[in-house]
Amino acid sequence: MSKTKNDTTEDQILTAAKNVFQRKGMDGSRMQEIANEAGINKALLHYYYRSKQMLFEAVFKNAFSLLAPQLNGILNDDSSIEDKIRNFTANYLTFMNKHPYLPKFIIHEVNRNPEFILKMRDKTGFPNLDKFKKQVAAEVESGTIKSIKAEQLFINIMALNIFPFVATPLIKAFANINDQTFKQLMEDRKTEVSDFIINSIKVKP
Amino acid sequence: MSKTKNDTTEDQILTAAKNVFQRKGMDGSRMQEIANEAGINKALLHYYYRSKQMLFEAVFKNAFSLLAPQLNGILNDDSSIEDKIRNFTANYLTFMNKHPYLPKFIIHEVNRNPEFILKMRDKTGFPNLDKFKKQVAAEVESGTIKSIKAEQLFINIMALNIFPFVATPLIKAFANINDQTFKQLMEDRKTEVSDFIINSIKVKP
DNA sequence: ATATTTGTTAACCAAACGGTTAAACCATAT
DNA sequence: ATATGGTTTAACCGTTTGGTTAACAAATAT
Repeated sequence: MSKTKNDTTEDQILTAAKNVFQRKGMDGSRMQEIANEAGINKALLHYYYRSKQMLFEAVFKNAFSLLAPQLNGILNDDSSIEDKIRNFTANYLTFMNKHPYLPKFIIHEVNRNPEFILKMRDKTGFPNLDKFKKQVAAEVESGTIKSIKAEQLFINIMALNIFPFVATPLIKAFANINDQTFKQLMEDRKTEVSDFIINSIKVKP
Repeated sequence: MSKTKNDTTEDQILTAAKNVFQRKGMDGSRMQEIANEAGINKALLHYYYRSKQMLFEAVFKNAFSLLAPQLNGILNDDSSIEDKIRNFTANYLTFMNKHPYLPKFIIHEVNRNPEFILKMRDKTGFPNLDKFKKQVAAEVESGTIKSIKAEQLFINIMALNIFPFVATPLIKAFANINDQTFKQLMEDRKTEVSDFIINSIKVKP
């Protein structure tokens, strides 16, 4: 049974580390637990990745490089603001189903160590608002959408899409709903959220 | 120099524990660091609160009991939906300036241990959507606001207000802005957010 | 075939951790 | 003055933790 690609020990470790780190965070994770999840000896973790910190950074960079394209989709493509919002909102749920712990993980770790994001900043593909700002200004100018700052619109889009997946247990408790009802609510948000945003900013004839 | 109220050792410990736990989370906090911040011996922590877990729960319950009234304000008072949204949005920033780590802290810890919120549930004052649901349904019926589920509106209000304070470092990095610009953006959101929501749901004549 | 490099493990280590203990301190009552 | 009971501390303890070591196994090169 030879090891195919993405089944090397190094990848097994990275996958196990991803699972543990994203569930429990850097501080709550134990090297032994990662080794167990990977089904290998703890010393092997240090053989491939020198320290807990370095293994963590590998996981974090991977996670971040998954999120960045999602945001760049809304910031740097050429469709209209309205289309961008509809697309992003519709796609985000699918993305969340694939990576349920990702936003919580990134947000918590970036709060824990804000300097950490500076390391990402230089990399190509780091989300940037420049193009989006021009586009919003242009559509405000042309009268397609109401006056709004691009930064505020961007924050609102992120908030409405991401927040429910970060605060899931709170929302479930307050709304007093079970897993299935929550899932249905999120499914509804695929259109609910984009309608909500567009309703607010679109100029009606 | 006698100890006035709220300056007892027990309170000093609770304050120190709040500072450390809310900054670093349960897993990232050390009893020694809390003792240092309180300026006392580590054994005293165990004298007043038996264990790290119990000290943490005291801090968490305190934090939660600060957040709950904020939410109940929007759920259980008698003003119109529009007034509630404007009030909540305007007040939330002031609340955040007083307790900058609170939402991050609660969200992260509730995610770490979702069963934890069940302990809070029974308590009086636990936020509940029942009244808000009726009110939204009534205003939809009467034609004041467009058709929307109370749960979705509640999620949207929470998301737009809370998210920026949970994802601050990310937003700053993406928008490429400094502390002062960010603070100004948040200040603007006092009216920006309520306008945004009301614009979306209000039926215009 | 055999030497050499690469991968893997059990056993180990020092530091850090949450928690305990026993003695000292200090205000107050007797 | 001194006994009392709550408060505070330094020193200590057992366990857990990230990390290392030295030996072993399995490929790979010669």
